[in-house]
Amino acid sequence: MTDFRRRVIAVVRRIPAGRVATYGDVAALAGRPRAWRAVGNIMRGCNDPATPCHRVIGAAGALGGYGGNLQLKRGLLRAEGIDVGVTRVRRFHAIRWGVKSATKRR
DNA sequence: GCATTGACTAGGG
DNA sequence: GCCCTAGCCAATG
Repeated sequence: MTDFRRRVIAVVRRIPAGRVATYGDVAALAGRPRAWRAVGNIMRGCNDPATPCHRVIGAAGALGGYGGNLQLKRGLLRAEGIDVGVTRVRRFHAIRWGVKSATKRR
């Protein structure tokens, strides 16, 4: 468990239920705005049950992966009150979390 | 330690 | 709005 990895996990755990964050947002909050790729990589191997990886989705509202249990991820998100479409989240901007506080610069 | 990969993102067609 | 290309970071082989 590297420092960056645990930091990313901490950020993911900060995501409130019913809200979602993009990989970019998580990376920014973790201190590495340019490491969204690595964030995805970390999520891929996240074995931590306390880490709601399903609340981390793509910038366009795409669910991403979840290792083949993508429909499970959809179910979890829907269970939290999030309207999820077939391939992406609906009302994405409304449920997105962390962007305003992140102050991401480009 | 180098090379490849991947739950990504932004831009152009 | 979807498909392809280029760039970036950490993890893994």
